[in-house]
Amino acid sequence: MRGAAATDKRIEDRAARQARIEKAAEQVFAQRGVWAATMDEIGRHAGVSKGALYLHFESKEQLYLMLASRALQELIDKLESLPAEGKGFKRTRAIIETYANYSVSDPARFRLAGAWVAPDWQLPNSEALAEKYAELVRKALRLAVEAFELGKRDGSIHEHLDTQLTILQFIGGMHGVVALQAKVLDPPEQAPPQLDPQLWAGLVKQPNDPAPNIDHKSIVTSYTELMLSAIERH
Amino acid sequence: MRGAAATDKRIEDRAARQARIEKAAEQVFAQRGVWAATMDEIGRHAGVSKGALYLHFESKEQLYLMLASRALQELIDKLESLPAEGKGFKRTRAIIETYANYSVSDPARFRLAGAWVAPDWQLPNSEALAEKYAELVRKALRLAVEAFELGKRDGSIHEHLDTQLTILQFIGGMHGVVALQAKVLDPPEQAPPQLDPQLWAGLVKQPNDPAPNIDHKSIVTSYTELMLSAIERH
Amino acid sequence: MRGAAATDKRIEDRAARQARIEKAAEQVFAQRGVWAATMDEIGRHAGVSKGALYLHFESKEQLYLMLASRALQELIDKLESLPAEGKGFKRTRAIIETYANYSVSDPARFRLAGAWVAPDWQLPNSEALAEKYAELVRKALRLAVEAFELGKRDGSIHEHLDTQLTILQFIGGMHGVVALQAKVLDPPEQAPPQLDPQLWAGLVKQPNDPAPNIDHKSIVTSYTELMLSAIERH
Amino acid sequence: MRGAAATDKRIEDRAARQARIEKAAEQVFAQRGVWAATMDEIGRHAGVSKGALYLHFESKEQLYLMLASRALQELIDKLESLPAEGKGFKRTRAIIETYANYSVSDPARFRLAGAWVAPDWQLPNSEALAEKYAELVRKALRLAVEAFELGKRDGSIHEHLDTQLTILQFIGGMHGVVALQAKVLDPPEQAPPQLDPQLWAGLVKQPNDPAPNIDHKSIVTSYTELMLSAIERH
DNA sequence: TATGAATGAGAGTTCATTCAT
DNA sequence: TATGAATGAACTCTCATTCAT
Repeated sequence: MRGAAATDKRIEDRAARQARIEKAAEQVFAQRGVWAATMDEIGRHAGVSKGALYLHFESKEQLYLMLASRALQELIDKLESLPAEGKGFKRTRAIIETYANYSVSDPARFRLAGAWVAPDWQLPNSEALAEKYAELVRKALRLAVEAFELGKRDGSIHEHLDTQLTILQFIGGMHGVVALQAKVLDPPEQAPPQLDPQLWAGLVKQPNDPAPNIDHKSIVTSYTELMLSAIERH
Repeated sequence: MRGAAATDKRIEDRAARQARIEKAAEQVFAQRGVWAATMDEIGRHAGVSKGALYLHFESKEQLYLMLASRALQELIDKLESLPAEGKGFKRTRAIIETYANYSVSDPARFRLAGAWVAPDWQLPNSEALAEKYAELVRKALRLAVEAFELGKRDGSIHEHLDTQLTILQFIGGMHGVVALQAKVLDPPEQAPPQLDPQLWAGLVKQPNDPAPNIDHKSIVTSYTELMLSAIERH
Repeated sequence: MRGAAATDKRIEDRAARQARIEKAAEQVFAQRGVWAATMDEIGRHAGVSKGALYLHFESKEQLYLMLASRALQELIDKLESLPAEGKGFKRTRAIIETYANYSVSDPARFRLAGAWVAPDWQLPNSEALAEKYAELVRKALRLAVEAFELGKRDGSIHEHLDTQLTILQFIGGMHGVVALQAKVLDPPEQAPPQLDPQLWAGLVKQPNDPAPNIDHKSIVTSYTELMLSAIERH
Repeated sequence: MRGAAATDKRIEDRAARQARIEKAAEQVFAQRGVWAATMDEIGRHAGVSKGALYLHFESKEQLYLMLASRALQELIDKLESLPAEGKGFKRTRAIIETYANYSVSDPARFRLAGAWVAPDWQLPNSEALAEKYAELVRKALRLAVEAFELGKRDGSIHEHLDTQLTILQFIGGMHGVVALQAKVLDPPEQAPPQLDPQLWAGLVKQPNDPAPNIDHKSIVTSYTELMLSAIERH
């Protein structure tokens, strides 16, 4: 049984190493963006050699796609574990809040999950992984669509709203908000603070104003409230 | 007068060619993003050689910044020509609709105007043009902030909304919507239609459904309505 | 005769323009070096368009070669107008001093005349002009050789000195001195003063030392004296 | 210990390859000059790809500067190992001969060491390596200055000679001689022999003359003698 | 003839990917 | 299996030369 144990050990090592790479890649992709991220930097963050990356992933694109798929799968898992009860609006609210919580608790993965929305990247042709990722996108959309449609049927959501339109708006909007928030609230350290919170705050600062109340959580949750208040039918 | 005429002619040519380059660059930047766009491709789209680009612009970055500044200036011009009358909500609505109309009538320029929101790009240090662009950003924000604050004071906008937060949400959200819309409705020709409208529509298609009602204008204007309905105080 | 007059006029214009270009090119070549000099800058200095340069010279290389030839011809003219009298040493001295005076009164042309010595440039293949220039080089050398050989024969120059060797040394040495002097005494304005006269002077500065006594003329003439004192036979 | 051995081995490989690149670069820089030398050609000479050069050096400029510094340091090491004894003239002679020997035994490095004299190159701003190189230049000059000044004080060198002037002359002159010698005696293989020894010899060839006696060593050492004989005070 | 915009080859540099060890 | 040096294609930018006007 030594052989098997050794194999297990090796497999575990391999899995652990792959996990380390993935974690490092998530951080680097989130910090620098897909284009500016280099395999070198990912390897350095993961504490492995550049070459080792290719023992786990075929290419930079595949690595990105795998992370995107994993993140989206994680989100879908959360969505699928929601209780299938209550009216459509309540379910929609649960979905949207899950979405929002994910963007708050792990912005890097949230952005990866939405790789298909990213304006600076396109799904590559003819890749099995790309097709798998696309399927996940459809799955996530389907869940939202179903809850929304239910809401329209059971009267908890305004009937006149177009399902596709509204979901598209919500997803695009949420990603836009998260992206902008990342730029304004967490500028990379190298960046000059030309548009930093101080400047921005200066525009609206009133005497006696409390400190600005913007953080990751508040911007996302209040955006969620804004959207939800607009679709709910009383 | 031949000299003057010839000069005029040449200037006109130069301006025309520069316009052609700018138009091509707008398209390429919008379609591929700043990173993936190459000077070669911009030149090819404009029908000029790569070298010719450098007769009009100092660098790729400067070209991008110039287009961004011009687009944002264009938007600001529209905003400044709005009548300074009515309550805060009305003014805010006018601003948001102007924003939305711009994103519909010229999505490429709209995305350029929001270069500072783009996740894959940062304002360069110590460039006169960058500072000019940053100033335009602040100007655009200031206009929105003033109308919004007025609305909170005159009772036409919910007092409890945070000005900074809401504007940030609106801008980020709008850019996210436009970006997603560009991917779903106008995929670049080379891309496979893995997430195209057909697929998407398939997800929600009900028997007897009318044709899907999604186009540039409807997605943006209905998003605007959603946002506006959420901030208005009756 | 109007045709002829007009032609004359035009020829004169052409000659004047060519002279202006040559003068500008001399300055630019001297200031920037052959490699860093651009046709654009030469044109700008001459007040003509870049294209006009090609109406007078086939190429940058040809322009350079023509200036080199002209400068060397000018030097040869001076050498040939020296009185053919006196002993070999006296004639050699006259030649060397002519050389030295030229390097002082017109360093730019002096350096051009010695294009064949320049370490960063090579005579091009198969060009009529290159052959003409090479012929001038030989002519200039021949004049020096003849005087030197005469000196050895008439006892005014040390017999044991090798003619070729010594002349080569003198020419190379003089160009080296002029080049270094140009760097240390006349650094281009953009250059940082890392090795400027102050620093250099600091190395040897004694209290009460008079101001450093280095200028174009003194460095060259004293170098000449050094060389001459070494070859003269008393 | 295999790890250590492997590391040692790899380090040795790296060092060996870097040495090969440096050697190739020295030759290419010496033969073509800084400007005409291309990274491509350096790579080709070293038998490595262009990209590999950047694994060892940050840029072309840094490579040049590093070679220059190394060469100058090598020369300084030789100068500093000279015995600090005897009169000023003797010490000056030792220094000058060391200088001369270096130029004979390794002309390429000698020219690199004198990068600051090269007419087609300037020390870059704000580079640590540039400052280090500048410091080496000052150090080398200081050694010469001290010996020369000592000679003037102890009566072994003509008092009336200006220290700065004479050293400048010697250094510039030596570089000029070496440069010219490289062109006349070692023309690059591609160059046509328009000014080769045969032609040159033809100019002074007398019947019964022995074969011309010009080689690297003789031209440099006899130049040294010339200079030394001019400064010595009996 | 003069212009200067346009060209395009080629420079330095970067980085995803490969491969000898 | 892991390394990291090596590769080479691709990028941005420059500039000698050409050519329509």
